[in-house]
Amino acid sequence: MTALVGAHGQSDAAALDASRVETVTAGRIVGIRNFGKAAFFVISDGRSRIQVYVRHDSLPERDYAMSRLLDFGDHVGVAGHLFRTKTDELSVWATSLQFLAKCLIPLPEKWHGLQDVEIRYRQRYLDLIVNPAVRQVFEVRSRTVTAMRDFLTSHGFLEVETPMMQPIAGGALARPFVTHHNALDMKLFLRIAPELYLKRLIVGGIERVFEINRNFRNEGISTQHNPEFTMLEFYWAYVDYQVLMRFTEELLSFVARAAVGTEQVAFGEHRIDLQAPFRRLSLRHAVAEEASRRLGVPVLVEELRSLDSALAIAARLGIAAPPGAGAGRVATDIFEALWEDQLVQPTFVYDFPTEVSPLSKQRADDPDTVERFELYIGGFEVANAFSELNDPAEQRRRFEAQLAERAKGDAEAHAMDDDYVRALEYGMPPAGGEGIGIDRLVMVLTNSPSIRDVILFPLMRPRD
RNA sequence: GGGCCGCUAGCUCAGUGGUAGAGCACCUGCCUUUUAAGCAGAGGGUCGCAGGUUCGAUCCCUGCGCGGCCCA
Repeated sequence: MTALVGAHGQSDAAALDASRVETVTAGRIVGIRNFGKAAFFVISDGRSRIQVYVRHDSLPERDYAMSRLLDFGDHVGVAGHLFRTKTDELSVWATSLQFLAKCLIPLPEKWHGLQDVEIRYRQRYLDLIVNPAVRQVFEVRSRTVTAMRDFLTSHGFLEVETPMMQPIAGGALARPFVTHHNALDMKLFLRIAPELYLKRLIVGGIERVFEINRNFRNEGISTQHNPEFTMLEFYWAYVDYQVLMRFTEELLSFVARAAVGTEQVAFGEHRIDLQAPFRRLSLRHAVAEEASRRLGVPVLVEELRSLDSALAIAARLGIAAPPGAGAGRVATDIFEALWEDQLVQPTFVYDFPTEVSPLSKQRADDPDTVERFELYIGGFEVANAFSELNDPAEQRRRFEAQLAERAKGDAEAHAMDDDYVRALEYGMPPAGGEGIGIDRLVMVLTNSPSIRDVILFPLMRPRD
């Protein structure tokens, strides 16, 4: 039907009468306007709609009789020729009708549609039938993923698949879901990230590699968090995080143009511009600047580097630091509290504290800071990237520091992965790596306020 | 986990301490170019669930369930 409407949507009445286009199409009935011995049905394929004109004197008696029994939601096939009505509506003048499927349950009412978000998420099929904008969101989502794949493969990246079920859940700071393999009688974790496997492939000589797939994190649900979500992760040998910033700008411009046809998108009250260059903010400098403004006294970057003064600044700002946090964690928490919602236009926040970045390479001039950035858009984190730590001895020390955090009660601290350290011992070239949250990017591109609007079947608590 | 809000017909929503309402949908009748088609008529309810207060609760109170928003 979409092809039919595409081919003839612009033809005027005279052209249609002259060419006499005979056609066959089918769809779900989304509109009925009934007359005595005639009727108009609007049928839809989910993307396009076309009107069907049914009249007693143009149809076999059986087809006409059947047409009187049709309801909203039924599927019908129709054959006839195209024409335009008095009111210029493109229509099929039906010469035969075929009943295809019955809609037994009444559809939601036609001009308010289905509003109840709970039913929309639980019964997405109904949402898709009734709310055409929903279909649009998922078409943008599909084009977004396709564009990313095209962009990366055209830059020489190889797409791979790495384990979703892992004996050690690594590559991120998050709590995993746990499952069990019966035959091997072993505990397995649903992955929280593919990172450590993809970097093993860098060690193995695949210099440009990426994966687009699901991650699973056992955490709360919110407008920005679903327990399973989709990430692009890519790793690139012989580049650093500075190269990745520029590459990210190019990638997002390309994806936006491919998915929605523009780099300027509406997002709530805002208009977001995805054209390069993006704003760049150094994390500790940004914290010092905003803390100074809010407290009315100068706050120095150096004060964020010692635990006592960092905690004092947090306390004055009314920000609680988790027990056991070091200065780096406190600075990062202050950053999120002060800045996150303000970062609506694309912004790279760079130079994170080493303490909160166990897989990132330190700056040569400052071991307390790593070559890492996060990209914020729309007030939330969309991407996270860094120059990869490739020193096995330092990596082991970082893991041990994480184990100490875990011992202190941080359930999200990273686990030890001896095989990963061994892989680094074989020599990993310097590399940059990045993760981009597909769901959140699609939220930006589709002006969706909740991650559930861009996931077809978001997790819901079962009802009875 | 905490706070606030919501849950009434298939859908979208009104409403009141005293027999439950509208529009659309569904059903019946009329209508052969309509666009939320029109006109006339009929049916449709465990007012989320369970307790409590009351002569009487959909309404007030408590608990629970599911959802939403904000916070952690």
